[in-house]
Amino acid sequence: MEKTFNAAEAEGRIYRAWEEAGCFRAGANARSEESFCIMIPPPNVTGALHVGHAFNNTLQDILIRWHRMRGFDTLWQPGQDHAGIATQLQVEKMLAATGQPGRRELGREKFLEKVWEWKGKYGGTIIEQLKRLGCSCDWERNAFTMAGAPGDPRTGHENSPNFHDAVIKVFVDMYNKGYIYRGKRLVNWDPHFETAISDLEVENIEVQGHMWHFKYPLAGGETYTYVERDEDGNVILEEERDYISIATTRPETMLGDGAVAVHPSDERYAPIVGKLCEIPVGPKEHRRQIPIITDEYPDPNFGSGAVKITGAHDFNDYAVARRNNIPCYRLMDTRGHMRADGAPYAEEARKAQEYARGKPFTEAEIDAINLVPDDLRGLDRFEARKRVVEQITAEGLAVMTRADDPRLGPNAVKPGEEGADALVPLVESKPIMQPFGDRSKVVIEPMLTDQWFVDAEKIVGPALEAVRSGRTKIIPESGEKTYYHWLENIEPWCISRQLWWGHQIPVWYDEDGNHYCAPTEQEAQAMAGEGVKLTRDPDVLDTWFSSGLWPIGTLGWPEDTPELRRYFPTDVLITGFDILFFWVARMMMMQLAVVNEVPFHTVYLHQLVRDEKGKKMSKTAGNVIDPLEIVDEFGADALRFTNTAMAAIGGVLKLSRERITGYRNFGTKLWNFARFAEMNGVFEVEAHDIPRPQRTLNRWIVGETAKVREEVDAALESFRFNDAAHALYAFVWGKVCDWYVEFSKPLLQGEDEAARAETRETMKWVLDQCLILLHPIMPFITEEIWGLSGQRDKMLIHADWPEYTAADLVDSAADHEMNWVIGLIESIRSARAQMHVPAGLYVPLVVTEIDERGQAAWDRNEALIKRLARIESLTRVEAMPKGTITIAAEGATFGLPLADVIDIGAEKARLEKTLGKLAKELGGLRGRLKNPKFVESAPEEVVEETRANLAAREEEEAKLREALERLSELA
RNA sequence: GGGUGAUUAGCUCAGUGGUAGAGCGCUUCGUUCACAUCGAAGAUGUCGGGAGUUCGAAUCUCUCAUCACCCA
Repeated sequence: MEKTFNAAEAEGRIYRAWEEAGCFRAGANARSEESFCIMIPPPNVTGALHVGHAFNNTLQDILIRWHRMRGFDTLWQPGQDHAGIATQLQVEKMLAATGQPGRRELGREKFLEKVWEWKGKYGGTIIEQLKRLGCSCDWERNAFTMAGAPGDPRTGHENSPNFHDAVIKVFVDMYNKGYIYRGKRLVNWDPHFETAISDLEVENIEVQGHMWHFKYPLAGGETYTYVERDEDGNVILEEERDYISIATTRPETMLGDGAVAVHPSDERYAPIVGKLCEIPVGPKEHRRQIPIITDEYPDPNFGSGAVKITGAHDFNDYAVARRNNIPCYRLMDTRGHMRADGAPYAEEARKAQEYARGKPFTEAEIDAINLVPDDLRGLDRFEARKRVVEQITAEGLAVMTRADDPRLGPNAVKPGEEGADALVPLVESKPIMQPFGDRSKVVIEPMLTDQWFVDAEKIVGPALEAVRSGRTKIIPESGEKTYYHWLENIEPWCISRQLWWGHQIPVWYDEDGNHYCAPTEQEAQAMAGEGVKLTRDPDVLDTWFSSGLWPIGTLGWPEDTPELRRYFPTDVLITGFDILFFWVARMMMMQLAVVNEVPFHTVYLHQLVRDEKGKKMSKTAGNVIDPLEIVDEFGADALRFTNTAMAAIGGVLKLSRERITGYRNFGTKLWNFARFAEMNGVFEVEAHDIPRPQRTLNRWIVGETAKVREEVDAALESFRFNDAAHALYAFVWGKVCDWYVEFSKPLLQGEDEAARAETRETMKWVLDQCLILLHPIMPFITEEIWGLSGQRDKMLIHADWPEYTAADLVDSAADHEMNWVIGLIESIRSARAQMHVPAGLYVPLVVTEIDERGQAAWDRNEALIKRLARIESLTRVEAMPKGTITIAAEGATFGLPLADVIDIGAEKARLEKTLGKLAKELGGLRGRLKNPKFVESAPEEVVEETRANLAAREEEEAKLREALERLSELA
């Protein structure tokens, strides 16, 4: 074997060998009927592997490899998501960069051809990256959420079930069941992509913003007495006003105001409720008047207590408008520009005025009205905002304040400075929450549009019930709370998108606006009647609608495939906390609605992978760790082991290069254990079943192996991946390499032929067990060593996972003896180091008393102890010679006669320190045992354990005291 | 404002009522025939503060503080 494992050279070669042998295929290595299936959370077809994917897929691969080795009929189903917005964006960018005609120029059909072409070329990127990580997905089944859609050339997902048909069928079924409807509602509108997006795709970010305060004059020059009181009811301000003061962060939306609302209990405005006020923008001669109404929504303690109601451009306002039958005037077009359609402003304002005075209206009539003044039409919303502010201020309708008002923020003049008492418009500078599109990064505009919705309330019941009853379990448990909270307050799900790349909605309209929902145009035509002219709804479905069907869709539903019968419901879903709502909850709802079955029995949620300081990785922060660079530098196994060790349930995930280095070193350690085995003829031993050796050392390590096998299984059973990793790390490094290998040297290199043979056989088995148990976490290095270390029937990936137990294999006598030996060696080493005995020097050891068991242990392990503790000889003495360092062991008192080298002071200090520690422990133990209530109420084994512990500590203390006394005599 | 969670060694974090742990880092020593990507030895803790329940609390309860995330 080479000196170290060459990951860069070996990984590709090993992966190809697995693939060529069909090791990942569904059912490969199955020895039982029991199935185990994981659906990969489909990465975006535009995606590149990031640390989150690396983490997430490592855990999936561990579970998959573990089950496959255990003989389950295993399927890890891979695939990609068509990612509507992101893909459309990528392709548009590509068209622009290569000087090709843009999307609109090409038209829908040609553009979609380009998208398919792009998908064929780049869509497989992430698959290749997952392979570098070692993911053992059944790639021949690679699925795609747009498979089977018109124009699909079937590149990269040749065997994918027809997802398109499944999606269309579900839409039609849900429509027919009344779960899907079309309606005009306020949705989040992305002005960049010109499409509706879901509220989950909106990021609310706090930005530095402004709050303007304006006066809305009362109609007809009316006035009222405005009275402000403090908490005790004392009047602090009383003045005659002819206006009501309104604050807003979006002045351009004032053009669409339908009312001003105040809280019903707000006495300040009671005199003017029901009157009209004037919106202070637009041409003076056509100024619109709107009613002052009461509603529970305004907070009397916030701002002026009065809120303008712009139903078409704000979610809270929309609710108020609906409650009070206030018209919702749409002000913007799809690009977020002020509307330029409709009649001249004068005419539109007149119409609106009639509605404000009580004329009945319909939604369509209101939507047709364009209340943007002629001079603002066509402007970008932010430019319009600037103009509106200027116009109002110029007219003197801005609320004024002193120039040193701190609310002005950075624009305020310092108190006492020149101009501090001047009056300026009150424009508060304050942080405000602003919605941004998570893909486009532009400010999202609430917009009143026609969209398709899933009436989620109607299908949420079974999804809630499934988790409440435990049919599906969410790990960590806190995820269940979050799940309930969201589902219990679920909103209608807007599923239409104004995009081209996606599943086009299977609905056709006739010329009268009636619609027909059917899987095909022919069927829609049949519904509409012959000769009726139909046009298809141009919108496509939200990508999450199709990925909501991922579990059944990838298995071939609606066809009754063998895979569907065998692997559905699937077993575990491993995904990020952040898509609990986006995806997990929706899969639950949809699978239950469509096939009346939960999609999986366990959901494992994990946190975002962050940098070593706990910061989110982002390009702008420059702290992004590229998993592929890590794989290049340290090997995939090191990254995988790090991810596994980080994976505490619910834990924060902080990735650092230091940790990765540490686990790369662990791989090297394992490698060198194998090299040692090779050099000692272990590779030549034929692999055996569980060995039943005679020598204590070998019996001991067999038992230790059984213990760690149980630990690993228990940890993986309960998704404590970190515990599995730590147990194996401690076993391989701390037990096998630190002790077993060292102890084996005298046996392997000694004269006793039987001992040598037995040790070789045991070591072979131990090495194999290490490889098997580590394989799910570190597949490459283990497979490589497996191949190098002997003739094998099967590759390690298909080796049988062991089932032996500690109860069968642990020999408690061997266990006790080896712990005694290890303890003795550690004590001697510690004493030597503290006495500054040269490391290489062999020294004599004496013993005053030693019981039978101790003597037997010594006799059996003399060679090991002498070698590892650097002992020259053991002599029985009556009393410790002067200047001897005492080593207390169970059943024996040893001494290192170091008169020449001994530093009495140092030795005294050493003993006193140890005694100090002992005294503390003894105090605690005695205190507890002296307490009658402890003896009464604590479980018997705890009391027993405490007693035994006390006895052992007391024995040790006595020996050390004796030693200390002898030392004092000497001094 | 609502919700969820966190606070344990210098750092990063495990630890669901019974002797406070790991990795990294640090100090000292060491090129003995698997491994310097290594070995040996060592130091380091009012388990965020306070109160309570209990024979016994890092762990359960309450409270305060600080921080993080999600949703408004």
